[in-house]
Amino acid sequence: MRVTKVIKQQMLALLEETYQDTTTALTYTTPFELLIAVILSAQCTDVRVNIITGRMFPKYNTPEKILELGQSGLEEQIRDCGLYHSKAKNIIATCTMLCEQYQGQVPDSIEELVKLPGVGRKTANVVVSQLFHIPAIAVDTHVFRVANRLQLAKGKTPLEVEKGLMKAIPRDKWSDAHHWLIWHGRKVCKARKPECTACCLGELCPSALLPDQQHQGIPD
DNA sequence: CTCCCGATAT
DNA sequence: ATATCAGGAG
Repeated sequence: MRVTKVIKQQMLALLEETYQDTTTALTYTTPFELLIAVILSAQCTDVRVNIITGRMFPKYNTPEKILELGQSGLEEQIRDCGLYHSKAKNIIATCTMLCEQYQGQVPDSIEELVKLPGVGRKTANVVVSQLFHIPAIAVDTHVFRVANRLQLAKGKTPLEVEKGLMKAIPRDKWSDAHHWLIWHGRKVCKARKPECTACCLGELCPSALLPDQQHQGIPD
């Protein structure tokens, strides 16, 4: 069945009502801490990132202090979150750039942020949205999956989905909607076993599984 | 497209 | 055993 604009608006209204109090799950106290936490979050749960940053940030929470750790020292700190060699290399290169070109400050535009090693469009969108209150929709694995399943936006790449969502959602709710979709993806519309019977969208979802289908295939 | 990668859920 | 987790670089 075809998902009309009205259906999309109804689904968004229900998501807003259900997830109105959600925000980032990453713990941070400064712009730099958020930037590092988001870089670490690639292919890793936010829970594990918080464990790592919780023991690292009290001692190492500025570009200068991270650089003092060195490659192997940083790897030791972040090893548990996976992809640790690349992440450590990128974070060190990013800290060097922040010190040499940005006076140790986190840049406030997507164009500048994506110049930093380890920072792609998704991370840049999270940072500008969360730190500088610029409307943006960061498309991570959850947003990508949920947007396609609900057919709020269809696309084969994160950028295609981002553009589709920006058309379907009013600009002043872009940043909030990003969080609605993330939390829905984490708690209900999960990758392996979506809990369609517990979903606030009910029949509105074009991919909804019937109760007797819940145990089998994923509708992607 | 492949590669990077440990921890967790299923 | 295998899929998945706030992706990005080559």
